[in-house]
Amino acid sequence: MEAARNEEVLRSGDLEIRPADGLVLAAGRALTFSVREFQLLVALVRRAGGIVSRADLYQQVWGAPLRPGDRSIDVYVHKVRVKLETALPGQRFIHTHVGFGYRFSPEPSHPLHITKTVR
Amino acid sequence: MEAARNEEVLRSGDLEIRPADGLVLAAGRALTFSVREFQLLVALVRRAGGIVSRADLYQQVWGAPLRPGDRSIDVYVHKVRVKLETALPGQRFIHTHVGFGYRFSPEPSHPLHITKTVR
DNA sequence: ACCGACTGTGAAAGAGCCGTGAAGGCGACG
DNA sequence: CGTCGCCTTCACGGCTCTTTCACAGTCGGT
Repeated sequence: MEAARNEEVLRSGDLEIRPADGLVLAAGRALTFSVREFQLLVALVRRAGGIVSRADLYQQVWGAPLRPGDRSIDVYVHKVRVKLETALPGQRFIHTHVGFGYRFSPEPSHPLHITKTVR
Repeated sequence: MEAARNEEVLRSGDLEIRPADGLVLAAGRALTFSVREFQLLVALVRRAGGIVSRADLYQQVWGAPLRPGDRSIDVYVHKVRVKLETALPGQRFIHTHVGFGYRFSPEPSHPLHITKTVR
């Protein structure tokens, strides 16, 4: 019988994440994430709906305390956002809470606020 | 009628693999694989859709822990890729996930290339 | 509206990982 | 003995990842 390996699966909206396999599926299709990108996403999704502070994120993903002035988190949040929103347009996943941190939650992009309609 | 011995058959897209017979059929035609090549392919296909780490692959195919600096896996992945993509052009089978490992999944060579959206 | 702090984002440099052709060793076979 | 296929290792080059900068855009309080 097969070893019952770690089968933890995180789901949120059209996203499926398998932390043990380093795999992210968007509506069934596999996405390509680097190690850091993946760890960052996992750290956020594990606390989906809640705000994760930068210090927390850095500690979890980089394994060291966040140094003042370090912008790595911003850069990686951006990369992950681009990949997710490219794969699943019309949705937003990572929300900024200025001064507090980031929050993961799949939501439609701008529900009632459609910018100019062209005709 | 044939004895129902080990009849395990793996199918994925146009590929059919019979681990017990060492046989690979691509769209019905038999391909020639060496032992290592075949075992590598089987290890990947058995976890089709999931990422298999280099350490895992090496352990399964070579039967020993992966030594740092060993590039055998890269070389064999390349050989298997060439054989599969020669037999079934226009498809890609083994995908690299840098830092994680390899993933088997038949996919068209060049999916939709999203051209930049101008606004 | 203004200012200081915080965040978004493109780019660049260095390090590391991977793709790939080629060479050498080894055993099988004629 | 010569050839052939298989396996491993090497070497070079290219591509990816990570970090850091620089500048632009946002936010919050006054």
